[in-house]
Amino acid sequence: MKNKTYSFFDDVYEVVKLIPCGRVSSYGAIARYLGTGLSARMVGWAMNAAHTHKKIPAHRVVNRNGLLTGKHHFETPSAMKNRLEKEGIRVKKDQVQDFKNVFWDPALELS
DNA sequence: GGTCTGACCGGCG
DNA sequence: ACGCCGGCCAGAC
Repeated sequence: MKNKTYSFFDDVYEVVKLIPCGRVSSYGAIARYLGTGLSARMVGWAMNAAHTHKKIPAHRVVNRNGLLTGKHHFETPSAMKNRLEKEGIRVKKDQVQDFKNVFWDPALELS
């Protein structure tokens, strides 16, 4: 923690990678778990770099509305929905069905 | 070295 | 109920 080598980006990657199959999380939830709180925007920013640099299941990360806001940033707009449905998550028009049911809160599960 | 933007969230009018 | 605004951090021009 003292070392600055520790980047908050890495934290996001870790948490996102910890998201179980068939579950989705929200930017705000991750941000809060990391302690960033209001900096939920940065989580999405980290995701952008993450999916480009590392293999991060960014498709399991949606906004608090359960809307696939970042689907447009994927290789293909339908890639996100396709993957989610493949994992058993029902997605309707870029919106996760039963969002609260499949929602996975790190601060709640990992605490 | 300063400025702007960005896959968000929460509060207020 | 809907729309607008401010806030936080980090990277890119």
